[in-house]
Amino acid sequence: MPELPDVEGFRRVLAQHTGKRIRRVLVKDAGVVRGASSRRFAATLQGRRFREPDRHGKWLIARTDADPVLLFHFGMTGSLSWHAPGEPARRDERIIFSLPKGELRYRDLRKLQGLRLLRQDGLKKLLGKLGPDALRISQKALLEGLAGRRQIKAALMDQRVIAGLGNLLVDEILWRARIAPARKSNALEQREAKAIYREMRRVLRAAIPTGRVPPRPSWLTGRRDRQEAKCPRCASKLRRATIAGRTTVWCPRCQRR
DNA sequence: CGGCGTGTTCAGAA
DNA sequence: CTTCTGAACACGCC
Repeated sequence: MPELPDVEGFRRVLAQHTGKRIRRVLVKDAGVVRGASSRRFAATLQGRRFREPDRHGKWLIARTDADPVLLFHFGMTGSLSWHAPGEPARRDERIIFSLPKGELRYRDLRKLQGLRLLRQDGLKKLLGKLGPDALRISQKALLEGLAGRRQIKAALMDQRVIAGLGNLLVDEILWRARIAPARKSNALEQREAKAIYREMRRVLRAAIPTGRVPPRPSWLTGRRDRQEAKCPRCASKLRRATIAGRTTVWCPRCQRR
């Protein structure tokens, strides 16, 4: 699932527990801890207090009262949720942070990413590779990021250009802005590029309270899984193809060329 | 058994 | 240097 709206939801889950002390860290699957042994990972975090968490793109930055910083990346199947003590465990729960009165559980089926501890210089290096966060980027910065003659879909998916957009969000934004995903980003008219910026903000604002890209029938996302899917706007048959290496859905009538 | 997928990274090629 | 492709990671679903 996780794109910006999902990760922002996980950030809010964690923010509920700002100031609480981590009593115990249970690493149930060492495969999701990157760059440290389970033992060192747990020992480093136990006893620390969570501070207000931050987010950049799809990274959740869980600061505590000491270094190093705990980073979460949710890959395609990760999540973070709060559970009362003693709630039955699930098999894909990989890491459990015990806090007073309950626990935070990091769940991840496919384990494509995971958790890591970074010192300040490591965090700087990581963030330095990412473009501005999609919620905070200026229109000017986005337009500059669209230089180069790549497909617009590839440019918006590139975390070095803008951080936080994934496959579903990009398809949704391009559909609303009426731009075909294979258009060259540097061949867009000014008003088209501005439409992308505007629709991106609208989609994000609507998606964040839901904590996901909502599969509403009035959204492209609500149709993309169905075969013979129809455009919610014009009822044309939606097209499906691999663009920029990912499954892409668009309306050939609304999104010309 | 084969193909697919809301993500990232890397090698290799053009 | 830029851009693109395919593979790899891991695992359930169809």
